[in-house]
Amino acid sequence: MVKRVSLWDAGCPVARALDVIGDWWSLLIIRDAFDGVRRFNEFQSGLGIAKGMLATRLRDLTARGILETAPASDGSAYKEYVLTEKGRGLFLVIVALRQWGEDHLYGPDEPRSSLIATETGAPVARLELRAGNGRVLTWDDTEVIKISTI
Amino acid sequence: MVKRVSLWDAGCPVARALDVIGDWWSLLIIRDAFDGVRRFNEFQSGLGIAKGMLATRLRDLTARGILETAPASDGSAYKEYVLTEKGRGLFLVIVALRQWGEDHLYGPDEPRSSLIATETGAPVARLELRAGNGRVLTWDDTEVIKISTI
DNA sequence: CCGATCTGGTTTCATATCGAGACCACTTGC
DNA sequence: GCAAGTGGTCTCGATATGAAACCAGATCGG
Repeated sequence: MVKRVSLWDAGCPVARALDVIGDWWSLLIIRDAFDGVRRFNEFQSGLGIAKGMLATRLRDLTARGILETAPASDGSAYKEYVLTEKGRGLFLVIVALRQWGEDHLYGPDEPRSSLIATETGAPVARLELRAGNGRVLTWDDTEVIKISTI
Repeated sequence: MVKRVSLWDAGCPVARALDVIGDWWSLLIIRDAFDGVRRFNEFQSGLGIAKGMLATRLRDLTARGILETAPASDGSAYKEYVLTEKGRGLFLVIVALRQWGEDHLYGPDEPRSSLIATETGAPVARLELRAGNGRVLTWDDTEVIKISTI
């Protein structure tokens, strides 16, 4: 049986995260959820995703604790999908993707959307990785170590 | 013709980024590249990816300017795949995924790897989103606006 | 310097997954 | 009460994936 490979057990948090939200649609659904989308039809028409796919993705994301269903906020009998605390934790992943996309995937004159702080109306700052002492780090200032429990 | 949907033209940097690196393997390949993996065989045995898939992914990532080939650093006639500047820009995406995975996908006693600053040996700080004025922002302190060129 | 092995792929094949659209039950609007 | 909207499920053909066979050129052992 040819099955999609899972790297859940690889012990790397990146692999495990991608095992959960690394498919084609999940992060786009989550992005829309951050933008306030809650209803099945809104997701479907906004993303152009096939209904069957969307149903599967919403079920998986709910089962994995990233979304949860709630009664419709407008009082109708329908339900809504909203981000859990765990799901909201993906915000910085979305922001990191957004900043990379803005930097590398647009021509200088291409229109694009922008993330701003509601309070000030100004664009947010760039994400930065810092050491515990506050120093800004680049990729080659860091390394991955194995933590063993032995 | 049923083709995998592309959201390149949606005007959202997140969608455009996922169009480039949003498939199952790309970010894992890039993660390994950050960890110093450079040769075809290293990627293949490390990830357990099928050779055909790996060849396709390496070609795509190279064509999209995320990897580039270079002569082998050990003087042999083989080539190596190394991250371009654009590819290195994905570091914070990997870090964001790593931190989310560490927070939400491990039991308290499960062994995991950790990202440390080489200089101090201490774990890196959490990523934070800040406004232009330095204030830390959460997801509902922000909004996405359309920038029009009209 | 010659055969064995390693590297870096390509090709082929069976199966899994995806996208499109038909279909359907329940809800809501009129 | 009936038409339209919502939130799905089912089926089908097209595509992508994983495994394995195969292969050319580079390297290694002797």
